[in-house]
Amino acid sequence: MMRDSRLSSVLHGLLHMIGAGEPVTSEQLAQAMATNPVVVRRVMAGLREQGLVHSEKGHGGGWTLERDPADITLAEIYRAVGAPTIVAIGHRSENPGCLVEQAVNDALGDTFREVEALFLKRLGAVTLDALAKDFKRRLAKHKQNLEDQIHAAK
Amino acid sequence: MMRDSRLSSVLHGLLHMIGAGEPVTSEQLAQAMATNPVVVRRVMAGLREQGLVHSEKGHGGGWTLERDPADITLAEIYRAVGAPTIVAIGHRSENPGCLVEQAVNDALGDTFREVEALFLKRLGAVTLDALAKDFKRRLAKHKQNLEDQIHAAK
DNA sequence: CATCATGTAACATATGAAGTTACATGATGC
DNA sequence: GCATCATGTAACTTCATATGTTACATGATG
Repeated sequence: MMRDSRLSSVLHGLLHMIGAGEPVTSEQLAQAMATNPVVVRRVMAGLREQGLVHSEKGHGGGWTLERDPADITLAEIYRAVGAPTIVAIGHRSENPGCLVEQAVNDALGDTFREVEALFLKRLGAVTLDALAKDFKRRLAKHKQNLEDQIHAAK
Repeated sequence: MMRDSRLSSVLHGLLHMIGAGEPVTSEQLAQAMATNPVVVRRVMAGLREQGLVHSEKGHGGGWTLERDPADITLAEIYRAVGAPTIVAIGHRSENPGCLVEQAVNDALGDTFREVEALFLKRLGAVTLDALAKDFKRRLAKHKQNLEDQIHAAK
């Protein structure tokens, strides 16, 4: 099954925006996200509607973060990109009259709901800021590794 | 997103088989599952490979359950139908060199794995027999309701 | 007013589940 | 033996949907 990567994609873009400090164009984001500017605008439009980001036209325009990253959870971002289907497995039909179907749907349906709840709970526990800090840690470690290699080569 | 309904579908078929007591043809199962005989064979083939069901050709042939329903969990059936993707949300790319991507994938990846583990755990806790008994309870209750209606109408 | 950037519609592509057709294989009953 | 029934499977079509692309309108900047 083709998996929806809008959340992953937009997070990538947001981290870039946090690091930038000035408006980032769709063109730049598209390059960072390895996609097309139109796709960027499409997915970012959802975030703008929720007041998470702001867009500006013309020279010096582009996308900026509208709220404090420490107050934005991944769950909120997930909803902003359209709250795509979480569980890729489903019923053959909803609202079935068949008793067999009801038994099956009940057994699976409870599991689906539980799984979705866990997913949202986990996303709700991570802020954009936490993600950005994690990235910075990786960056610092990466630089350290490079330096270590240089020293070792001396 | 179009959700994979093979698990739901095959459970429906298996409950029918349990009730039957004799080989059930793909044609009959297709009718019960509101689909096509070829689709039934396709999905049942996975169960046969795992030794869960048996198929017989010719007159009086069809599908029979090969193992005790009390020993078959929904998790096993899920794997037998090909272990389709559980989480409909994914990464833009696997094995990225980009550090931003790594941070994002790590944060989401942990959640995905947790969610999938919960899904399998829940399915592993339900046996086919439990599902069949649940159905029988519904059936009994349904019959009772019908009788009550008849008595009330007298 | 030329340029830059977003906004959006319309269309194209890709993937994968599900449905369908066609024919081969094998078992049963007469 | 052979007609019939049922599975086995390949090949194709259909459908939904995320993603990619093209084209053009709108609005801001210098």
